[in-house]
Amino acid sequence: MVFKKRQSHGFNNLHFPSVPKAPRSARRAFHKRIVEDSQICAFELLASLAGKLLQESESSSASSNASDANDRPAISDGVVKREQVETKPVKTECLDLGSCEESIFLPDYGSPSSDSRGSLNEIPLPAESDAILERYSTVSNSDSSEKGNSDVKPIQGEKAPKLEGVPPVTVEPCDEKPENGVGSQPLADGMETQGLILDNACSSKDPMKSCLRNPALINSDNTAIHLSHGNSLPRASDLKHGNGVKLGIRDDDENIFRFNKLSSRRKAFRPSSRIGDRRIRKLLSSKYWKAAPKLKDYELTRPYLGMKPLHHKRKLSCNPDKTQGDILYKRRKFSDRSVVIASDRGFSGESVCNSPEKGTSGDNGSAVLCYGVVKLLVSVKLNIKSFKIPELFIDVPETLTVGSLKRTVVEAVTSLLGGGLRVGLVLHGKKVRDDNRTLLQTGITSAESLETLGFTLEPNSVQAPVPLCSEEPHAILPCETSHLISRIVESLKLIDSPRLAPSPPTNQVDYNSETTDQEPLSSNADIVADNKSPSDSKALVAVEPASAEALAVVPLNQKSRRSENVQRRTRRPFSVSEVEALVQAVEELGTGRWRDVKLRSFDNADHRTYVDLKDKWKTLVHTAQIAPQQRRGEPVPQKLLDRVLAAHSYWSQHQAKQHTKNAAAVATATATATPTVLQITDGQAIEA
DNA sequence: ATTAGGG
DNA sequence: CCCTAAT
Repeated sequence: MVFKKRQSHGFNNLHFPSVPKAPRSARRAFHKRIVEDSQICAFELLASLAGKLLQESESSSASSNASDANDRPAISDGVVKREQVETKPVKTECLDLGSCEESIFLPDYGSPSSDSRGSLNEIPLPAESDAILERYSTVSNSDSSEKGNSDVKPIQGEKAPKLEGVPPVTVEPCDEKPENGVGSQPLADGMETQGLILDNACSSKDPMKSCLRNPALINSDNTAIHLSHGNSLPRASDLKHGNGVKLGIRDDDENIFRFNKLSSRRKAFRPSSRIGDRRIRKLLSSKYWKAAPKLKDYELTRPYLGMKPLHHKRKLSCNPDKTQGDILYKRRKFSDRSVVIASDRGFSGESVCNSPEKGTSGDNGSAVLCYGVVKLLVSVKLNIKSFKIPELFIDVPETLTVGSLKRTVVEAVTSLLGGGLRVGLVLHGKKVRDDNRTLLQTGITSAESLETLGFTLEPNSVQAPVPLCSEEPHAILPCETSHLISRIVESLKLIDSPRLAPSPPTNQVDYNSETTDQEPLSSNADIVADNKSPSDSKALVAVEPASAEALAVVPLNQKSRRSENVQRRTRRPFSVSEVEALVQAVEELGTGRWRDVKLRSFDNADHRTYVDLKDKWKTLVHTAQIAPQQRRGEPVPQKLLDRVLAAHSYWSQHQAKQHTKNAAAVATATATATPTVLQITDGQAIEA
């Protein structure tokens, strides 16, 4: 509900799926907590903090860099420059759990969720009291960090949840003393710089790695999503994504969203692997993970974990233990992009907090501080009337019902969103790509400017099932995003913190949207406001400060959690054509050879597993046996249902010899069998 | 990896 | 669709 509501605000015109399967109570609690936190305010504190940050920004950056330098050799700016420009500079750093633990707060941002599978639904428009909070964090020396902690902590008033990696935001709007751009601007600059530095540090750990990353940067163009980084997903490059992508929707409903396929080619060689997608999505199977690791940039993870880089020989492998590091890193990057990840806490606890290095960010004795700065800007009221969505090409048969068409469109959109959503900003007809600029700097302040301001929805990543709502989606590397999300999800499962329940992105679409018109965004609620609504704005980040107990408990629910964190596949009703194909196949192959059926008629439908086909057949048989009035969903032609019954009956009696018959023979047999069976359905009798 | 069934 | 058990 919460999400839905939020979404409705943000994307009023589109009814995005929401409803994470995951524990809502947990999230709700979290939200609540966040609200409270954020309301505890202390602008003054923030202000001072900001000032401090500003002052220390350079030194901090330098120090952070220095501290990281050990593991991550600096790289020339040129190498990462593009990234810096095109992607959002790292805005937050939370390298040390210990420090984070104490210096965090909560964000009003939402966390994505993982929904991830979750959905990083939270749109990062942090804002409380009309103030735009820009989260930022820095890495500082131990002394500064300590100081920072002391300063910050008090503000919290309560134990700050440790959201490692979550953009630590200190939000304390109480008096709402608008600081206005004055203080914020400078601050922003400082941060920006720092952010860049940090980013560099991270991305440049290894020149090679950085280079690998660059491809993804293309993303900034907001068009395509390149899954093919390096060699990780070789075939991915073949896939087209983004705005320029034509989504071919076939009447048979197969593979509607090609872009969702990560490795169609691979599958071509290994048909069976296709089936594995499900598992991959679901459990982030090793297959997937194995590919991911190839992205060298993942290696960058280590530094942040305070661990030494793995040996080369391990670089391309996907060792379980490495995974966490990767996750952490990814998460971090993610958060850097201002997307809050629900699992932060979990990560912290497991990856960082429990680590031996806990409390210290390294051997050098420097502690990493994780804190946020609030930038207060004059609020900008935005009334988003609509979003432009990427071009969508839908090809459906004329016989398709209107309802089906609607559903098809919904599916298309859902799929798009499921792959990650990015919001583009267009001002005066020009895309605003610099995510680091403030609205003020961008010129989004006056009423007139707002009139020329537009938002666009763009597919962000290819297979990340997690809908992302990121403030700075552009910065997220598609590939990374999906991987990251996956990892996050995975880690969540492992960690299993009840509070972290990642909210799986819900793919459920409100098909009745047209009838349940959301209230138009009549209010002037600005985006920020929308996102901050108390109950909704807070993300799924967990919340209670992770206590030792909590951490200790984590592992226990591991398994159960795991399942809860897994997003349920999006429902994809079989189209009539699919049913037709299924019936055809079953008539010829029988009911016990689903794999063959799959290969025969659904080889290209990655989203249809043989289990799905089996299930569908099961339901078809049932459907055929009940009264038409009791049937739901898109009506299946009686003719097909008759065939279903005929085939079902036939194969029920010919289980043993299904293998010897060739297709033709079977077909014939089926045909002949039908009459003998003689089924009466819906008043229609099949002639014997 | 598949198949079969229950949920 | 999901989950499991049994192959």
